[in-house]
Amino acid sequence: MGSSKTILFSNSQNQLAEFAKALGHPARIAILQELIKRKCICGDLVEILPLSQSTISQHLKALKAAGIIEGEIEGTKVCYQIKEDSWNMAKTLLNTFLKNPLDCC
Amino acid sequence: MGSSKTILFSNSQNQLAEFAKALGHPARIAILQELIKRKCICGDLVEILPLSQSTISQHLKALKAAGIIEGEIEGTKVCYQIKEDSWNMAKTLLNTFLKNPLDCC
DNA sequence: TTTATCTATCGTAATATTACGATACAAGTG
DNA sequence: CACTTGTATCGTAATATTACGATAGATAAA
Repeated sequence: MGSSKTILFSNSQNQLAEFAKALGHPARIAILQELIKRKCICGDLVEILPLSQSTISQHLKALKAAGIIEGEIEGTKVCYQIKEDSWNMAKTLLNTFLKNPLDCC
Repeated sequence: MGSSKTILFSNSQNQLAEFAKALGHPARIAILQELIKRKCICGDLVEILPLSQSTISQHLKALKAAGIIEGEIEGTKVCYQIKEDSWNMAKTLLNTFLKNPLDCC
């Protein structure tokens, strides 16, 4: 156990939960806020956030896995930015749920 | 480790993350949807959801801890319902973040 | 080429989450 | 009183998450 039984729920319920889970850590909220302001390399976020480089890299990986951000390689750096289409889709899904919880899933 | 360093982030960021985390499981999404339709005792949810009674009780505990629902004892049963004020506050906070991620935290 | 920079990943550890069955407790029912 | 019902909690187990330091690998700079 320890893993969610996602097979037993609807796609919308799973998508919604997955997106909410991605937002479910203050560091990832902070990262998103910074990425909304400007594109960042991992090092920028390391300077801002009180967490180690490896930990921030993990959080970036989680946001990337959820489809919310994307990274573009620029030399030795990786430039992260919001992935607008998926981010908008996620926002719409969550907004719909908050406004009309029964019509969305 | 394994626990979030909440001390290092703002109250809003932590609140937002905590609320999102509560929504971060499809079973809890499903429970919320049912509770929005009608008040439920734990047993009602056990019939609807493909999870055991103890597991559902745990999810209810998580939603209660996040302040989203409340339970009222009625004899041997506990009648759960949305805690409207906190739920509205949580929705507002999340909505604000989704619309204006920088103005809210 | 050597060196510096940047990031992902590995290894590790602590803690949290998810899930289930079993059980205990409380409150009605007979 | 004994019995049923409903739920929370305990015990347990598997897996996930969070966090860090160390390191490897890739690229840019000297």
